[in-house]
Amino acid sequence: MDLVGDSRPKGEEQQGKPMLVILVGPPGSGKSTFCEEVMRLSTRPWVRICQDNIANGKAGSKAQCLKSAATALNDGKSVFIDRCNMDREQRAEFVKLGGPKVVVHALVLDLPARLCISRSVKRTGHEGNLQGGKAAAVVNRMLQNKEFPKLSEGFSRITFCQNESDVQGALNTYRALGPSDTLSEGVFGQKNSDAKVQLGIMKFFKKTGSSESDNAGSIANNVQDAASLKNAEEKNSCSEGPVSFSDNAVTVLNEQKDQMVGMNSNAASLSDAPTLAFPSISTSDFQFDHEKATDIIIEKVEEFVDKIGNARLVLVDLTHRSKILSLVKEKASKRNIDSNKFFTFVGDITRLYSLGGLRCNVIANAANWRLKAGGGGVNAAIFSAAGPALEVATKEQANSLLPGSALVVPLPSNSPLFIQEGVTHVIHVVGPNMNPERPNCLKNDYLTGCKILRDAYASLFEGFASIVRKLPKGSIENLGSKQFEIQAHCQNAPRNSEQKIKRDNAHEYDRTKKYKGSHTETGDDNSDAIVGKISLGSEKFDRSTTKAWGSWAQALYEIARQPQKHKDVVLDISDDVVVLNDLYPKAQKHLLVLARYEGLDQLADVRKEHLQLLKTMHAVGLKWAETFMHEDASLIFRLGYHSAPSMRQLHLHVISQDFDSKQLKNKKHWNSFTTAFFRDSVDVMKELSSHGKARLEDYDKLMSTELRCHRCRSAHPNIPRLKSHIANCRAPFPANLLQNGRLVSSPSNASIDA
DNA sequence: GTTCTAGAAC
DNA sequence: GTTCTAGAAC
Repeated sequence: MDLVGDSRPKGEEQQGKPMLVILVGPPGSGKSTFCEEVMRLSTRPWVRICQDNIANGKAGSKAQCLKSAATALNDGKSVFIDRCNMDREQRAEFVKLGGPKVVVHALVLDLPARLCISRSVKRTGHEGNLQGGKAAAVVNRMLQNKEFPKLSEGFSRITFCQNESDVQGALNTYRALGPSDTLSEGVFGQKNSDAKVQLGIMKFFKKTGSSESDNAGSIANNVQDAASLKNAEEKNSCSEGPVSFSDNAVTVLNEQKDQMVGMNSNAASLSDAPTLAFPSISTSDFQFDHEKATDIIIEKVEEFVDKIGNARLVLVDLTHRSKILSLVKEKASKRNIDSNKFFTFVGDITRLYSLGGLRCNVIANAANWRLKAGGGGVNAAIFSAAGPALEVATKEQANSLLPGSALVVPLPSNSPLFIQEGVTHVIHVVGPNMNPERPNCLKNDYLTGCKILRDAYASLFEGFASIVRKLPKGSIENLGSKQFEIQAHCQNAPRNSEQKIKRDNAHEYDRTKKYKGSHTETGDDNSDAIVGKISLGSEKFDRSTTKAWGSWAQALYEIARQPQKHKDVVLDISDDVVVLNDLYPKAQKHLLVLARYEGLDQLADVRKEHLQLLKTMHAVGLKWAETFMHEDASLIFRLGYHSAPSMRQLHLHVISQDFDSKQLKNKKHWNSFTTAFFRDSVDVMKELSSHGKARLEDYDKLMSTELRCHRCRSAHPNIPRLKSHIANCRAPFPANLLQNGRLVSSPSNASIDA
């Protein structure tokens, strides 16, 4: 870029005007340094306004910045606005300070994220107090939402700096300005760099010993992710978009009853994306309040729409007079939900393709708890359209389903629904019942009802997501494939508000860890029999350690699948692992090295063939520990796995042994890192090569053990007392930890066994 | 995994 | 009265 050539002072007419320079850049991009460097040598009167120190040296408000800026400009001074100003909205009020007497510039410090992060991580005593690992998260989050300034916002000059030499150029330009010099107008230095998503696509579905083509599927999904992101962005600036897809459908149906002929071209290009068509659950026969139900639909759609790649969710109802559809449409547009990924559609859910032209590979059925055909509404229609094949396939999996849960059933290829409509899976969902004439009525208990309905949609969408994840490249065309894993949901919900019903089955599974997915036979009309029991998918798909993971336990799994979507916590991504800061660190330094292998949920799943992966994880963890020890030689690390983790997806903890963290709050936290429950990585690897699997320690026993100092082994009555003890205990570590490299410390650290 | 909070422990 | 834990809910 050629800053110098474009930046000669010019034009008498503008002379003497104060200049307002709005800096744009994340923490660590060098905004403050830039201002200081300019001011150090400039003959122009500059004022730097920094939100981090505007309130007597402390962080202040945007309003304070605006006020100070206005005052300084009035005094004839030029002003730097030294805050991140990453989006148009943030900048707008500052731009308004410009006018006939003030020129407004933007200076964009668009430096590599890595550089900004490493600077902000390293800095100490920064005014904004953004230090350590949190800085990385903040920088990443900001970069994801960055919005470059445009002249149309009201800037007369915008300078982009994308590397150090650009910055130097801009520095020279601004530094050279005398009190009455001006700069030429326009945009300088912008390169093609609006990309927010790096297309370095990582493999996730790397099943060892499997020949499935999941790799390709994963890549395809990711590429389309980026494409649909682009679509979504374009949509914002033009009134025509896939929103009109559903509107089209409505309009056409208005005129032609049941026939839909017109298709929006935007929609057509997306029509190969995996699509789930679902009816509104519980709002018809089960008489659930429509307002509440539509709020829940929107809530759950919002939650899942980002998790399913380019896949689409379509709420279907038979008539354009549907109150549910109009409520949902209204709420979806208010919430700005991507209409490429979620829209409403009027039509018969069993004939969406043949009559509506909408390709849906998966449809949801508002099932009854017995999973039986008949009744009425959607359930009757789907069972009837799918033929006996669906009944058989359903029965193979379960005889009943609890309210709030879903059951994925692959549709046999002889089903008419498969042949004519291209539907490969039906997901049965049972919602809460508010109709006193139907079994298990909640008698207007909407507290319970809403929870069950939320669970129902979450289970439905998670079931769909599990299908999407298994799709080979080309999605719908290849859906005949029988390679799917059945995902079943184990929520159990109170059937009746009067009955006190145990809801702790999931916890029991947590503890046993080795639940085999055999479903429960109920098969009779005694509805009590179903309560508290589990309907799980077909046994043949279950691994030996299948465990019911709650929705809150999926976070790491999602990060492993799509680390690029979690830049706020992720530090490093490779083919095999993702490194991230623990969201709730239990020590000064606490990282997770996450395995990127589908199916490796926890240590119990690890076998000999994963040894190389574990070695990689260990090496990566060690490297980060060493990096931290280089900064602070007093840090001592331990690398290991929890015998029974709470979060799904195998992860190695890299944790410093100070345990100096506000997030360490309870016995479980302490005991999970300081008892035998914590399996040192070095031991795990050894056991793996000698015995083919790692020893796992008992959760209940170890979590209830007394609180003991990890160094001197003294016992303490409660967490606060323990914490004040460990803050000062410098006893040598127990002998066993000093062996075999279980503890990792800097060579210059003598305190480890002193 | 966390958050919230009732009630136990002090 | 305050601190702390532990269980439920998410």
